[in-house]
Amino acid sequence: MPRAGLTTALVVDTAIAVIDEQGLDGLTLAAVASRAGVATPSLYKHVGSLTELRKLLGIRVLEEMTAVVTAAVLGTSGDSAVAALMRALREYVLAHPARYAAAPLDPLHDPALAAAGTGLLNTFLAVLRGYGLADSAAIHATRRLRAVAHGFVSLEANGGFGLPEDLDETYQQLIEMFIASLPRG
Amino acid sequence: MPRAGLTTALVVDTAIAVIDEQGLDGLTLAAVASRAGVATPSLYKHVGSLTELRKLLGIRVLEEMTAVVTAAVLGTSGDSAVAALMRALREYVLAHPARYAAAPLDPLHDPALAAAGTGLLNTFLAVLRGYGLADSAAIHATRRLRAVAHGFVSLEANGGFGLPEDLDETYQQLIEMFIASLPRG
DNA sequence: GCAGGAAAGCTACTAGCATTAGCCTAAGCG
DNA sequence: CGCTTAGGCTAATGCTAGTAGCTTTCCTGC
Repeated sequence: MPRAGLTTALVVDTAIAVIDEQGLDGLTLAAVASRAGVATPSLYKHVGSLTELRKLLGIRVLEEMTAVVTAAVLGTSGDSAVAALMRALREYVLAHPARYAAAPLDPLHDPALAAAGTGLLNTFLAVLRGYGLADSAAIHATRRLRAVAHGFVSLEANGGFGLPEDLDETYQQLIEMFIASLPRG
Repeated sequence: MPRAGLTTALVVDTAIAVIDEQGLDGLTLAAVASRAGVATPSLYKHVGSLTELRKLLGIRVLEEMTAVVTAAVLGTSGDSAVAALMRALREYVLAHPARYAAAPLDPLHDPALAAAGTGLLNTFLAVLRGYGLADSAAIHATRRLRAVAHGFVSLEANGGFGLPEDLDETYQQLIEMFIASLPRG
């Protein structure tokens, strides 16, 4: 019996493939093991538990989101950076809804996730730099941005908008609404 | 052996008690049965499956939210109605986070949930009546309202705001931001 | 080139879950 | 007072996560 050559990173890769195909609820160790061509208990050589796998998946997704969003705002600033960030986030979620669902909402409360969460947070804060916000005001603005983007995007990804009106238009209005809430420079 | 006297509604009541205590993930038929003082298979006399119980729970929560939110906006209109609706929703979610998590995001896509979802939707629409929005604009405004409120409230309920800044202040800013996006009359 | 040990796989097992089948009896109704 | 129905039960299946302990591959040191 030749060795499968798994690593923790490969198990996470496999988990991503599983949720992309079957949704977050389809994430079972049995599904991951089967796709990796291995018996279920063998996964325990690489991840401690299903809970830990979910955490690693969350880290991976946060890092991927940070990379995507950071790339989208490079070379822009001010209102166009805000718009670019929001649009990039929405595109990511539409392309990979299950991955977004796997991202923890409270990464800062878990030491293992805090670094990845801080990375994404910093990108949000960086985009709002230049509006002359004091420390506390910048935090509130970041929260508003996150609430608006997360609210729309999670509803859209879950089929939450039942009526036929154009969703691009709604999101555009949200972007403008948020930008209007920022101080004019 | 005396009869327990269960009904479908009582099973849903019990399910609510279970998630209030153990969170949405703690909702198992075993937990519901144990709390109802009954063996697990007995529940099948009243609900068809765990999936159906989740649906009934979703309906119950949507109805409860509709009642709470409707009561909060009675006798108000315009900006103060919007603010009252948003504050009432937040209070409900903070008081019963697991119930809110049990509410489906896409009720309109399931015939069994559509009526309950429409009820809540109508309250949102009613609050925005009086701003002189055309049909389509009213839909977009309702979506903005829902996205803002759901975004903040789901993040807050899940511990998503890690920093010590005052959350009441952030929410107040969101209310003002949304109101500012409505046409002045 | 070859031991030897760590790491990676395996099978076998336990316990908890949803669900089904089929039995038994309590409660209402003639 | 008996019959029927419906609400409870036990027993059993199959899937899940997780544990124990065995085997084998592969890398490292010599």
